Amino acid sequence: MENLLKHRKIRVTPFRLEVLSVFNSFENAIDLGQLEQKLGDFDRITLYRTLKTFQEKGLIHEIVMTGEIKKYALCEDNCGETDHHHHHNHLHFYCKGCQEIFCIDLKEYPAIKLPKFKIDSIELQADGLCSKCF
Amino acid sequence: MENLLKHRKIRVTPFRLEVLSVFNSFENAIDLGQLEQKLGDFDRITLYRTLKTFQEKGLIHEIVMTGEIKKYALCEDNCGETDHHHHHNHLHFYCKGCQEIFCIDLKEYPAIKLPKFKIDSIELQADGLCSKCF
DNA sequence: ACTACTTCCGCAACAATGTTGCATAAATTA
DNA sequence: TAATTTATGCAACATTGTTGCGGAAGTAGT
Repeated sequence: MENLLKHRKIRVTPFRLEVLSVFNSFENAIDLGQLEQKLGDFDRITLYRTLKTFQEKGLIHEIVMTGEIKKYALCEDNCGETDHHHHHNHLHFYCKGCQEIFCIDLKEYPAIKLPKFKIDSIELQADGLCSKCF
Repeated sequence: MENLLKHRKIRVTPFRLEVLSVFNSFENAIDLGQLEQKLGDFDRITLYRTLKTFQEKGLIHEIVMTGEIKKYALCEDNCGETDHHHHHNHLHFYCKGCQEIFCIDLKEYPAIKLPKFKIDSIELQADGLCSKCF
């Protein structure tokens, strides 16, 4: 756990370890509410700053879906954080049944070409139902 | 202009016509700031409600990109508003140069299959540079 | 064009979410 | 362990969005 922070050049503090452990205790992306619920006693501002730091250092990424849905998920090791630019070739799937967001790795990422645009990165989002909610 | 509202079963009022005309005066998606700037004198709450109504009736759609970027754009006619579920097969492209968001129609929408998920809709977002900003 | 009905507007007050400044405390480096 | 850097926690503030409600305006029927 500590190494995970050190590896990303994030200073190790008790609170950060606690936040990280909450992330580890969930399988999928979590929102602020879930995070706050799991943290016993905490300072709201510190939490915001912690999340910001984690994002900047490439430990987590923010997932924003249309409809005011916003969650956070741990990044994979290969998710380079250089120049604040996360490359995950995975898709974010929102299940309308259980409201979970799944980060799904894709073998083949669709190749899109746009004549008049220089594409840096592509994000793919989908919604529907997960296997538990069929 | 009036017909555009009536067609979507939105009651015609001076303010709504004004908001609609602002949308028409821009080529691409616009944010709240741009909208407010163009509207001379207006009530903040009414504007929020107007945007909500326009969305619910399928006149505009909201575009949320990671990084707190949120804009609104007019829907195409074929963008069905049934069950609050917009189907546009277009991609949202964010230009890091001019900060514009372009709605780009795609001839071929990538076909994605996920073994354990039932997909209702897919959204595609990209960023990079537009032709003006190369 | 009058009436009845529905929806919208604008104000106030509130609620949620996120930020800044600053003094203190803790983590890292040497 | 001392020096340096960064994190924390508090207060205050800023932004963004919502709710309730009386009065105003749009719409439909006659």
